[in-house]
Amino acid sequence: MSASSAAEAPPGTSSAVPLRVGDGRGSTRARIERAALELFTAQGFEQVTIEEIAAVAGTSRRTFFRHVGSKADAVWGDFAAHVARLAALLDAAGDSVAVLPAVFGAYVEVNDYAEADLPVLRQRMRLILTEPALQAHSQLRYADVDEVVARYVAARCGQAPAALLPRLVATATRAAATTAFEVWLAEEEGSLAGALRTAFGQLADGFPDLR
Amino acid sequence: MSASSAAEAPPGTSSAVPLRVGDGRGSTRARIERAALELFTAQGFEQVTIEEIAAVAGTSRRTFFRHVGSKADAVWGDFAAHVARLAALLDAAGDSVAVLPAVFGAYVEVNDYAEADLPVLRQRMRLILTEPALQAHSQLRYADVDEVVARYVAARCGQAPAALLPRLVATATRAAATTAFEVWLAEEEGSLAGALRTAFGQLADGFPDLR
DNA sequence: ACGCTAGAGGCACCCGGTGCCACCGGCAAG
DNA sequence: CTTGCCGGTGGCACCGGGTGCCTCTAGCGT
Repeated sequence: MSASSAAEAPPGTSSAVPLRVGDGRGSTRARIERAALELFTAQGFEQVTIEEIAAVAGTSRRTFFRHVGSKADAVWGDFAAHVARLAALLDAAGDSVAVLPAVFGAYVEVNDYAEADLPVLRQRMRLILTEPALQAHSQLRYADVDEVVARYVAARCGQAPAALLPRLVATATRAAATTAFEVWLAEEEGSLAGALRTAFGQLADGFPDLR
Repeated sequence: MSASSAAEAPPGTSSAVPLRVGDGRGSTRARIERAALELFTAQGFEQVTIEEIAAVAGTSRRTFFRHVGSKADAVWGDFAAHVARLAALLDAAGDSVAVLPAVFGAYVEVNDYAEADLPVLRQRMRLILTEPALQAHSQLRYADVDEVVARYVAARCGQAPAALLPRLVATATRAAATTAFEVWLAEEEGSLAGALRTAFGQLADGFPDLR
């Protein structure tokens, strides 16, 4: 449920088709994303124009759009792969665990980043949670996540994916995950997994102190 | 947490300053919103240009923006008033009820629409939940709602509004409310309040069947 | 009659996003 | 070597949302 860190292709893997892999500083797409992230954090999302990003990335406006689709997408890396991984994790969970723990576990696992990736992750999430335009755009990305989770819950409960329970579990768990990201960002110390587990825990027992 | 139905000023109330109230078909703002809503549902959000809306509303592009701020805002009516009402309801609830029931109750009450307003509400919510651009924009509106709820929960629990618990309650209840709207929209029969209460109920007991 | 003010409209501009075409480099087939 | 294909690139023109600025006009009080 965070921005994906899989911007670059795995270094060891050479594609079947002999693509131009890069000019030493990574693929065009990766250069664009790096430039965008840097400029956005330095000057703010709205202040940066596509032309500037393209210039820093050493390419053209037109090529920018061919690679990242939209200005907001430049922040998200390969998020589709992220969602696919979540789906795979849920799939692998199967019926071995109860539904809610399965969803929680998949969220925690899909957001298990290597130490080295955390700074970039922070940078991305700070932008996404802070900049209004990106905050708005995030809803579209999260909708994909919600659909995956709802489908899983629906399958396990024998309900339609559009029924109340699956949709509710999907949106509520995702809200919890987003909130966990918020507090993880706000305080310097503390692990992301810990924040996620705390949020999920509170959600799962229905806020007993507040009833 | 729905779109506000308070597009028009209350008919009996004349402002302190003698504004031009309208030309018999309501204020300029109301005409713009009606035109926008009609065109959006008929042709889809993206397909309609501001120029078209302005033409149907009998005004100009420039005036459109003076009144509604943005294309997406044309769908939301006076949502700030809606949020203010929610805040007032929470304020009025005070410490008489437990925190969670108070939030639930405020949500239900703020979404207690007159029978006559339901068709427009459906139209608005269908657009907001269906059209990607509006779905994205909704996140910005909902952020205001979340802040109000988080502030209330924080005050009652003696925590900071940015702490995990208040933020979590705010986002989770709002997710539940949105989901309730979704299912209410999907099935023709059934009351909105009922859908809200069901969703809140499931949320409050932590999905016992799924643990 | 005077000026003031608020709402309105026109105009020019910026920027994100798209469609179209032209170019260039690599590569395989002849 | 030449030819033709092809994928990535870039330029260009266009559309549409949004804003700043200026002007006009209608209604107001003095």
